[in-house]
Amino acid sequence: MSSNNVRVRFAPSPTGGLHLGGVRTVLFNYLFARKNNGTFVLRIEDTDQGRYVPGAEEYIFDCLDWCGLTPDESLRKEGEYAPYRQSERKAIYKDYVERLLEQGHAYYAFDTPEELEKMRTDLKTPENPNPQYDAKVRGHMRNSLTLSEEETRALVLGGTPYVVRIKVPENETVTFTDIIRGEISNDTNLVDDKVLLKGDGMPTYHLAVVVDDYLMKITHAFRGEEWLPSAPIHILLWRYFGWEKDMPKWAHLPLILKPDGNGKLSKRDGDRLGFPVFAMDWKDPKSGEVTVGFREHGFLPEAFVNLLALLGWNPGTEQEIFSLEELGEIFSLERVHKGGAKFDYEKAKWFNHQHIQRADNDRLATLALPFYQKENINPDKAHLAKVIGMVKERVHLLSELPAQSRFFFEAPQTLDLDAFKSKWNEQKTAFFQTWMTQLDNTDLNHEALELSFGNLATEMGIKKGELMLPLRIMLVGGKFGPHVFDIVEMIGKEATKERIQFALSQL
RNA sequence: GGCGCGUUGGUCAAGGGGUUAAGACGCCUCCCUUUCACGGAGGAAUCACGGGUUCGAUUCCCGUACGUGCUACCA
Repeated sequence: MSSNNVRVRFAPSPTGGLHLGGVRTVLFNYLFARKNNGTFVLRIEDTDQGRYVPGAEEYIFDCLDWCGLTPDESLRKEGEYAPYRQSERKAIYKDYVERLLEQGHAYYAFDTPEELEKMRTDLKTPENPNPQYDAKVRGHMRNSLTLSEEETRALVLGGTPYVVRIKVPENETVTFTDIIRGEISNDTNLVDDKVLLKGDGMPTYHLAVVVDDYLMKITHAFRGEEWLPSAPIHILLWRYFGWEKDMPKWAHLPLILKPDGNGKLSKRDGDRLGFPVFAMDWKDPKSGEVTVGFREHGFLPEAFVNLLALLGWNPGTEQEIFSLEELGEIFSLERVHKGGAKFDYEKAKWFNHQHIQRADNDRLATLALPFYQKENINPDKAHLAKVIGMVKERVHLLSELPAQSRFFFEAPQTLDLDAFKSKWNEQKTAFFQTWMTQLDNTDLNHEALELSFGNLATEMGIKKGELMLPLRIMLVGGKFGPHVFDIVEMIGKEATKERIQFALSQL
């Protein structure tokens, strides 16, 4: 399917809800793949058994499907690079670690958590509050660099827990080119000997990402900019494995920031400010706590994708509303911003509003039905589609639809009679009673209805304008909704009469 | 603390040595509409600071400030 073998991947950890920043990373991967006729791979990074959350993997697939960002290759649609779950690739990493060990680019470390802790507290000073396991300290720790070969072998064979660390060289500058940021350099003296293989035999991200990107022939690797500081580790690994010519082109994406203040947007911010952060509802299996998602909040997937695309990227034209297909044609990494973007929920809702206006009413009816059911309204699908067509221009979220259209399905519970009560009189009561009788002989279409209404008003010497608002309140309950005679046409003569009758009895 | 990365209106942002510094969201005013909304027309509001380079810097360079990220056997 690919003409130039572009392969990109998204590699989430199945640990919980899918953050909108994660979805944007997926989106940029997906768009880049589409643009370059490449392949989008989903790989599950489940190397941390302690953080594994049941259901999270399933959830990620569901979110991507909802967004329309279904991977070309994944554990559900295997290509030639299976398995796609890192926990199932455990043996593979072990082999590559051996290579590093043999070449002296990695070493065994037997330090216990307590010893590491001691090292950190002992070396901690005001100038260096976070001592690292690096060239300066590794000579004082319990590892295969300080132990003899025999001791090391005995320890390993004897089952002593160990990790494998990369041996970061001294006095080198590691440089690479980031597609978005240009050349980036790091002094190796400032990077620590990261753990590559954990005590449980699982690789850390650092090892797994390099090995898998190589094995899965990834050509372009996109991730959040929080990964920038550890990039030199990855570059070193690519070099030590002798794969540098196959190394993917890197692009570190800007962060999505919280709307107020600064910092990365977190789920907490959404809760605090009243907007979703996850793509879809996420229920924590342990606590049972549900975190609301964009979908359940009333967003259309195409709107969600559209707003995410414009967060950190722009086409350089004035167009802002795009379909996923259009985005796939014009997306380019070169136009991705360097700086983080604050998330603006108001604008997000505007995008959704725009897409709701463009969406097909039948489809909207299907998607909006759950929101009606939640409000105990169970409309017929075809009928609902018509109603939505009449009110959709006044909602930003699908979840707002029921409140905007409830009166189409049932008489309003409460009427805002105060809106016209002070100007009410017997004559107007007489008008409505007369009009109800005339209704039977009037065609059920808004033009005929309005004409009869206007004519009667003239006959009785009342300004039509003084009767319009009362009629609206009687039918709708409040000062909102589509043109009032469209509503009469929609709900029919009987319902109209009943509502007028009821309102009159309240006056 | 160290290191990395960043900085155009309140927000998203275009632009890039000489411009009236686009556009969008939001906000305000008016028009349309005998409701609300949509739509239309306007308006307020921006190049973090200091040095250079230059005839000329928002744009290039260097600092400073500020912000943010990382500094785990988490990703």
